[in-house]
Amino acid sequence: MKPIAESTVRRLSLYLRFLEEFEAQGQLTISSGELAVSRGTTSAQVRKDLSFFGSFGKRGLGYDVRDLIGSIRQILGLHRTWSVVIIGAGKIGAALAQYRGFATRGFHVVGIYDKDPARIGTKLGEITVRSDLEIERDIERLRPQIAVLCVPGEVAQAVVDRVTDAGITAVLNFAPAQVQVPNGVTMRAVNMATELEILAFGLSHPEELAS
Amino acid sequence: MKPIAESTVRRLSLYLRFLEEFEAQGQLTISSGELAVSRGTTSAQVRKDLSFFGSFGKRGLGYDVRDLIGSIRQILGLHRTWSVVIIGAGKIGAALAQYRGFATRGFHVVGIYDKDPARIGTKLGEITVRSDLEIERDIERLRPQIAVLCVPGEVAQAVVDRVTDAGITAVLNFAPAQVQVPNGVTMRAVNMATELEILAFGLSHPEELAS
DNA sequence: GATAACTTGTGAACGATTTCACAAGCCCTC
DNA sequence: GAGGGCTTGTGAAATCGTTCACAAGTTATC
Ligand SMILES: NC(=O)c1ccc[n+]([C@@H]2O[C@H](COP(=O)([O-])OP(=O)(O)OC[C@H]3O[C@@H](n4cnc5c(N)ncnc54)[C@H](O)[C@@H]3O)[C@@H](O)[C@H]2O)c1
Ligand SMILES: NC(=O)c1ccc[n+]([C@@H]2O[C@H](COP(=O)([O-])OP(=O)(O)OC[C@H]3O[C@@H](n4cnc5c(N)ncnc54)[C@H](O)[C@@H]3O)[C@@H](O)[C@H]2O)c1
Repeated sequence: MKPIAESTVRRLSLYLRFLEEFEAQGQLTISSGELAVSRGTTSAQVRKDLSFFGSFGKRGLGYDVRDLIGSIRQILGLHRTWSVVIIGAGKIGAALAQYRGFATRGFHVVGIYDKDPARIGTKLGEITVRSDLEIERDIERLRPQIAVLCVPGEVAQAVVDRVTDAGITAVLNFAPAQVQVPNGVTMRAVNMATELEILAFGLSHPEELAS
Repeated sequence: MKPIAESTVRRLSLYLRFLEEFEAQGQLTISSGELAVSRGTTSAQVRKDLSFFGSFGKRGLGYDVRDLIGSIRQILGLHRTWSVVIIGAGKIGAALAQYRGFATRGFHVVGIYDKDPARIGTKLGEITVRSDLEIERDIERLRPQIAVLCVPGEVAQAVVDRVTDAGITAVLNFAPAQVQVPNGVTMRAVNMATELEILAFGLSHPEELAS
């Protein structure tokens, strides 16, 4: 299979969200055009995105909503559950640990860790904060695939080294720090300050930011 | 000026972060190559990004760290402060309201609003949660430029309509909902479930996600 | 002031992604 | 079962973003 652009995967995730809304409204079938206008893209883009993975529609009719939901889930790897550990039970870590939007998509938070004794033992929704000393043991025991990093930037690299050594193969990093991961580990960074800065750029340069 | 790609703006924000670290370490001058390796890009990319806005370096020598920080701040619109309101004082809104990474970059949270009476009057760090009924009056009085949306997806569109009607011109949306904004308003969405799903795709299809 | 060692700024080449455009397929009606 | 009206799937074209490659400028050294 040829390499898939990240932009394609991101759109598939959005299509899935929309399809679920259409399904909830009882719509049985949908055309690439309907799927496109709801999101800000074109029908050709929708069809091209799907075409990388196969042929899911019926010419003249469109896509069966329920089938396409199943197909996109399969493509994205959401037909199974994924286990997630959160490192850092501060403000953002606590918010994420209690975020229901993860569980409903098959991402189960199996552990949250902090090194501050005041936080260890605290309950966040269903789950209890554990000591960071237990990170390695728990990762080896529970075999989570994904680590979400919510620690201060200064310790981000050290923490990533620990979790990847213990067997984590994907990292979502909220710390505003550039961290290196070993080969075979995927990493994504969410930098909220950067998002605000892109807005500020747009406000400062009307009409100049390619949308 | 020709339209600037979002990828360029995003990298400028990262260059700025790195330059600040280099400045803190007392480094006076830096080459495009040094700036590139720290981040995962190339020296040509760094120079090209900067070249859209002018010429900031000295051939043979590189860039003056302090000057370049000033230039990038100017480009991004960070030479001034921006006022931000947060709508929704739930878990994520509360975390963002207390996030110091915004203030240090010139984004001042001037108000946070909720419609839940139990939350109104609560203190989050320096700032007190106010009633959502005061959103319009405050926006007209304080003239913030940016609204950060931390409300449930079902009400996101209604809230965006309210804040843009009141004069907000940029929106950062954390709700997993596709919302429409009027012409002249910029919007960005941060969708954490999508980020996890991109990781899941990568885990499910090793070697197939173009990096 | 000539030479060497660097580094920038930038057209041009390249590669990737999006858009276009249309043949092929499906459903419905007559 | 033929025709009309839709819609998909996909090569080809167009657009957009990144990388290459090099002339030109700077500093240091002799
Ligand atoms: N608060 C936000 O809204 C927000 C937004 C974007 C990014 N971030 C980033 O997310 C990170 C966390 O932010 P926060 O606001 O939650 O900060 P916080 O101080 O509330 O939480 C950080 C937590 O990490 C813990 N910690 C420190 N070192 C650790 C270690 N080695 N192992 C385990 N836990 C450790 C601390 O004890 C603390 O509880 C920071 O890098 C911040 O820049 C925060
Ligand atoms: N918690 C997370 O980590 C997280 C992560 C990503 C995205 N999100 C999204 O962010 C949004 C908020 O999530 P949360 O976890 O903070 O939920 P939450 O329920 O803790 O907070 C939502 C808050 O919005 C308030 N609200 C509802 N309607 C309002 C209105 N019309 N005006 C003002 N306030 C109103 C509610 O009273 C509540 O306090 C949701 O859309 C969620 O999907 C949350």
